[in-house]
Amino acid sequence: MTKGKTRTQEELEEKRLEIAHAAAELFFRNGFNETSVSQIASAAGIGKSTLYDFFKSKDEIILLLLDDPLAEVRTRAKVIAENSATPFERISQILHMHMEVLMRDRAAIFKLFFEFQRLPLGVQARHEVKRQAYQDLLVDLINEGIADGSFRMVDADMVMKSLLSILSSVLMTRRPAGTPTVMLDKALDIILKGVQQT
Amino acid sequence: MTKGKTRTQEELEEKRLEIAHAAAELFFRNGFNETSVSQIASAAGIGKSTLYDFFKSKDEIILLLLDDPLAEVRTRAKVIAENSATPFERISQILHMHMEVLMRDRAAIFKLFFEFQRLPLGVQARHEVKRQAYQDLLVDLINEGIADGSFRMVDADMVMKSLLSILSSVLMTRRPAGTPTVMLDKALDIILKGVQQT
Amino acid sequence: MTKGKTRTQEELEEKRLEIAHAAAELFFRNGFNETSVSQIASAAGIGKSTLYDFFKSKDEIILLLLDDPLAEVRTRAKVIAENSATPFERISQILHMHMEVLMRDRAAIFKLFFEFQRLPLGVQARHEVKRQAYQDLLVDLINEGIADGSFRMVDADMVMKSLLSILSSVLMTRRPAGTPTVMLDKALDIILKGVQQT
Amino acid sequence: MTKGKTRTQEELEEKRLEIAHAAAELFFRNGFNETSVSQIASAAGIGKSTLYDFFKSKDEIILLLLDDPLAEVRTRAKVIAENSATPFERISQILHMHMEVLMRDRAAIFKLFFEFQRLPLGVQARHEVKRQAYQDLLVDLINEGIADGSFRMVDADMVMKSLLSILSSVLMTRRPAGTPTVMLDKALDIILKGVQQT
DNA sequence: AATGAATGAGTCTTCATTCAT
DNA sequence: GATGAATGAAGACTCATTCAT
Repeated sequence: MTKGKTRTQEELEEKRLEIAHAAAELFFRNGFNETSVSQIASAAGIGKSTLYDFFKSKDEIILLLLDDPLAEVRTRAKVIAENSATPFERISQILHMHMEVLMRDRAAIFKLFFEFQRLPLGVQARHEVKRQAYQDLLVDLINEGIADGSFRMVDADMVMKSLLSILSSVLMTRRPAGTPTVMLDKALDIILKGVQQT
Repeated sequence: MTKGKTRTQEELEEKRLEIAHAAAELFFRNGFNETSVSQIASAAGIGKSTLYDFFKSKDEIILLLLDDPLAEVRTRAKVIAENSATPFERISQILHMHMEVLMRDRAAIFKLFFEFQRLPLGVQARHEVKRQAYQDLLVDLINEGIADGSFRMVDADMVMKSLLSILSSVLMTRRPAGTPTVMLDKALDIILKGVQQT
Repeated sequence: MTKGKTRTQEELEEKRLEIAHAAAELFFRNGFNETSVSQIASAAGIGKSTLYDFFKSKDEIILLLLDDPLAEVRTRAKVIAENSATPFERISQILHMHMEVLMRDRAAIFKLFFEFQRLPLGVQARHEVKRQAYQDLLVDLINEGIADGSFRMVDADMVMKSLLSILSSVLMTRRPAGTPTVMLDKALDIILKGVQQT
Repeated sequence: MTKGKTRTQEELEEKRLEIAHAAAELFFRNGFNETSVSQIASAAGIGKSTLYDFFKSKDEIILLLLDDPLAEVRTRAKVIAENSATPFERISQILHMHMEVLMRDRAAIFKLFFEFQRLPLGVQARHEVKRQAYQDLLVDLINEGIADGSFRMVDADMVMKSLLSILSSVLMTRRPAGTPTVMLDKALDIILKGVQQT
């Protein structure tokens, strides 16, 4: 960064992401608590205190990493939710999109999902709020399906939980059986039609 | 502990579990890094350094917490797998038993599951083998259901993944909708019968 | 301190004072902000973190140093306030006692009074509360003198401020004119009878 | 500052004062260590590094704040000391003027007075000389009052100390009882007429 | 056998100061 | 002349682990 020249909003955001990505790599390899701010700064090629010009605290870095893809998922999910396909088709589209976003930086993001559990509770809570907005959107879609008769009278919240937990499971498995897309389709088929022979 | 009397192997193991369970409760509530050895010792009603007579390090406590319940789950699952109920009933029994075991430590094991990522890779591998043995048992059961015609031709591995990921999800949710048992039943119903109206 | 043996309340208090005195010396020479916790620990001959077994924070150390003599002054002032001398005589006795207490560790305490202004505001506030209780006692005495007709209708609060600020001034002057006791007596004479020829 | 135009000595001094006054306000409210150079710069409406064109270091700001008002007080006190009012009236005028000067920087100078202790001893000594010159002027006035019979035979030095310490006390109190002017008048009344009923 | 006092290494964070533009 | 981006040095504080009793 050129000294003495005020940073534009854009440059700032760009640098934030640059630092965050360097951090993600370290978080992925060593864990959040095990990664020191010094290490992040070195990895990002800046001084330790410069980092604090971009992030108020270490926590803010992981929040950016978690919030950023979620924001995209939510935005795109809203668009899909309003198209004219059947509820299940829309749900399917959303989950595939969701997976695609996460796949883009798969390793890092998902290791971070794991790490998430180990973050200070306050940080978890801040992220949780945003996550719930997205989850509610899915629940609404499922309820819509129940209302229009295409779904049974199931617990929409539980279905949402099942879908998202399966999505994680597909991406994180250590014994993958096919591409993530194929696996997700199988999982959606299971959720949709059930296991039982009718 | 009675002074001057050498601890038998059994007493030692018992005390190890007692300490580990006290620790699990704290890990669950506050996280691993956020729980200090002092807190564990005092929750277990022993002195801080006495703890080091039972565990070489704080990390060792996690290992016990991970291996121990899994061994029990596997043993009991094997018994259930061989009874005469329908495959799905047996699967349901196994998952309820699984949940019951995990609940004993207030779902701490699931949070620990995440801590697991930090352990030396060799240790992770050793644990993974045991886990897969249990998973295979479930897969076999599902295939049995397909073979006897009670299940559709689904991907058994995917079903197993779905079941276990939903189990985790039920135990870890921060917005529980009912008791874990009720939630698990709803989830099993969804997996079993699917969501779609038939 | 002998390891493994629980500290008695007495030992704890003794050690607290020992550490605080070591700290006072450093605060006196270098100032509060300029003295690091490491330095205090070294000076007290203990490890940095041991210090935190005795004081929750660096601030607590200076609070002990400030509160401790004040507590004595207050206690003894209460006793004096209830004797049968005239209000002014009692005030005079209190100020002399106050000075005597401060003189005992003069250099340290008074440098600390200076330092007090530079402490974090929260710390100042916590001490201020206790100081006010003592000040109120003096104000009451002065009002008693007004009530019984021995004093003019002066502003009791202002008189108290004058008395205490003069006390500080006497002890801190760089150009002393006689012993502190003599100076204090002169100051009390001025306050009592005024400067003006009647 | 107009670009491309060299600053005159005068403009430079003016700007120095402007910055110092902004700093004084912050020092008074938050303390010296608690006030960052950034805050001073932004309060003065300039860039952080521009500040370093006017002051070699943060400490230099204090020096200006200490020397500057004292010089003014001394100059103006000399003028007052030579007018024809009674000694006490002149003393009163001087103290009010003194207070007025200090108030201009919101009593910051008095908090700084304490910061003063941290400065290199040589610097302290240089400042002390100037301060004593002013104090001597007050002592002379008091002695004049004694000589002309309007004052009792009091210790002039002690009276001066009392007056100045009360002045500080009035400006620094955290429980002000009225405006500083009103408080100072009360204090002067006490010193002048004493507390005792005659 | 059991304890808790003691610790040093390491954490995040702040800030006066410099320097390229 | 004026700026603010960049930084290294330093600070308070925590905690898993050891060890004398």
